[in-house]
Amino acid sequence: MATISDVAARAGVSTATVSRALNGKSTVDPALAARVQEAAAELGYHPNGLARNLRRQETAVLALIISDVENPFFTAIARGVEDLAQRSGYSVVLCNSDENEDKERRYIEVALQERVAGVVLSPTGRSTNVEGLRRQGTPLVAVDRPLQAAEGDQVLVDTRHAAAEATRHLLAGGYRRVGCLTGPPGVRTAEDRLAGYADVVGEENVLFRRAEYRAEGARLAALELLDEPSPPDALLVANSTMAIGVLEALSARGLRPGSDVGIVSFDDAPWTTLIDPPLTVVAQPAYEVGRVAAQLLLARITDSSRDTTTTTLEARLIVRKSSRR
Amino acid sequence: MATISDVAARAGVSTATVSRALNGKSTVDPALAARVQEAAAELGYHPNGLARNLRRQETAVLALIISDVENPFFTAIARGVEDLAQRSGYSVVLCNSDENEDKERRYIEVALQERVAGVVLSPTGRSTNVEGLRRQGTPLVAVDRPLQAAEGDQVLVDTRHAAAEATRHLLAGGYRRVGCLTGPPGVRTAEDRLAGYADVVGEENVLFRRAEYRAEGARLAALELLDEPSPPDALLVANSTMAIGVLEALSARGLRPGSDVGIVSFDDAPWTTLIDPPLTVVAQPAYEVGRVAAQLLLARITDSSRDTTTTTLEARLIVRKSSRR
DNA sequence: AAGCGGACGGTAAACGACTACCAAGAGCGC
DNA sequence: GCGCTCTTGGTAGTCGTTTACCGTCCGCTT
Repeated sequence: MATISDVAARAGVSTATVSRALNGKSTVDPALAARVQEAAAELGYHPNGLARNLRRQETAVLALIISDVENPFFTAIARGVEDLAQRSGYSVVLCNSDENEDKERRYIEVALQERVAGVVLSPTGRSTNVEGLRRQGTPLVAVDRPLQAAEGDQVLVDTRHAAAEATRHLLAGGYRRVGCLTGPPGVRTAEDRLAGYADVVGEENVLFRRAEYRAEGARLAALELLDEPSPPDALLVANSTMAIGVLEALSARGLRPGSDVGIVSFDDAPWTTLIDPPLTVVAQPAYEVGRVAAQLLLARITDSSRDTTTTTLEARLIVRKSSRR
Repeated sequence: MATISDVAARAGVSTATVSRALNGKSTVDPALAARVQEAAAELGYHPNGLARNLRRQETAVLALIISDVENPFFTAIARGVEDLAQRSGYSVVLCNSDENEDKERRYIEVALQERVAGVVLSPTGRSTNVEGLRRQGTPLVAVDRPLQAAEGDQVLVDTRHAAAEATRHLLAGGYRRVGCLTGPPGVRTAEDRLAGYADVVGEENVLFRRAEYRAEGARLAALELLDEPSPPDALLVANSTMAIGVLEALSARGLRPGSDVGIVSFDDAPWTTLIDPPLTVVAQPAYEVGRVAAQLLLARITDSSRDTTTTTLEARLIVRKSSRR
């Protein structure tokens, strides 16, 4: 594993010159520089990033900690973050916290120890520990879900409003008893979607179940709702992974989306237009969330004294046939 | 940003003692150790991983470089790698090369510079540059696609065989003219699936198109095939993202999967059972690929002299209704 | 010809942790 | 009381870079 001194020895110069020649910081005689380049190439020299970053006190790496790699919403965010970061010469490493607070803590710890330049985080839950980041002064942007103490920029989606709109849409379509399937307690997006729904149907008509943001739990929860004495004739579903479970449940009970049970789901997954009837969805601007988050993060990296901001993006209701009789 | 000397000063001991007390390597007087712990806690001390790794010459981080974060096949691999790595105390960072050789190169470079303990890579294409990794002696496991020179362990899926089986299944179902939609040239999985298909239909009956492993390209390619003078009455599709495009194309031409055009697609995406008719698929053991890859990588990290191995896992044909008339 | 300024490249000190080596002190047997 | 061992903790070197500082050399002006 070649080091800078090996290169220096081979080129017959000092390590300082090698560093200068390779980083082009200060002027080096072209002939000398060429000799250094050549020596480096011959040895297959790769600067040791650890040593470099240690010395420079900075890294060109951003960490993106998301709660579920298998959820298209989060991977779309990842794309957004990455596209923007790449353009500014930053690399992005993705960490999957899996909706698990321990894993999240571990990854925050890793980010802290590796001294990444900044962190984009979709907080798992209540007890998210960003204290360490704050103390170290590592810039942080929260996406999708807010942090309780506003200790950084945030990029959110106005999901409560969108849930309300979706519920109104179902009621306007002639459905009488709209139910809601939302995520686990304490997860802000789950609470917000439920709240938006409740805003419209009114407290006395609320009919809902909670489940993990996964298909299987949603399937069981949907079956429970359908087996109620007075079952819902329409459902608002809090994400596309859950929608899969819900559709399975409907099919198990011989019910058809739309004509029997109206369905609106969050997240415009690519398969939603393929099913029959196509799914009415609330499309969240996930890619845009990622882009904005990266922008804010980069801005804060260069100027840490900026005021912290909260950006709220709008979701968009896309009406298809699963919400019509 | 507290350093070890700050802690030492606060506890009134030397940095050596702090290091020992915090890492529990050598015996330290309990009372002293407690004082150190306390000082560290008060200062919110996080050891600088850069400095630590530089000294120790090792990192407990694995890099996983995949070609598409939005493809469920790769995210399932990621889960497998992560589950196993976590158990051994390693963290996994995910890098998205996006089927782009430049990005791939950059991320390999980052992995090299950050001196990660090992790399799991799904090589983008022909000119994948793993030379650097080899020179540095960084352990490497290739997944999904082989590396030309066998410079590391590999975990593959017997995709050619599976493609052949799927094609036979279509022919046995009464379809006469089976076409194939595969990935870009030079990508080994694309070539293998095409080859398995060709093995069965015979060179003279081969009818295929290539596209990026994305929905849109697949849609256009499928339309081309359907508009041929003598169009196929069945299609083998090389992944689930492409299947989305194919289904759109069928619907655009008013054709029904199964009865009009038989369809078998690679990858058992969660939505494949929701559509009508449910999609017949070749299920790849993606999670298992990730697990095995992580296992091999960890084994090689502890013993770099192991012989390199190639593991080939079997894919499984799941027959549903899109391949029956 | 002396003096001056600029360009170049070497020396050595950081960055922050770990650890080999050594010194001091305690406890013990003789 | 001497010397031995064992425990404990400090000193200082190391990992591989970057960079502040300084000396040297060259060419130019006055």
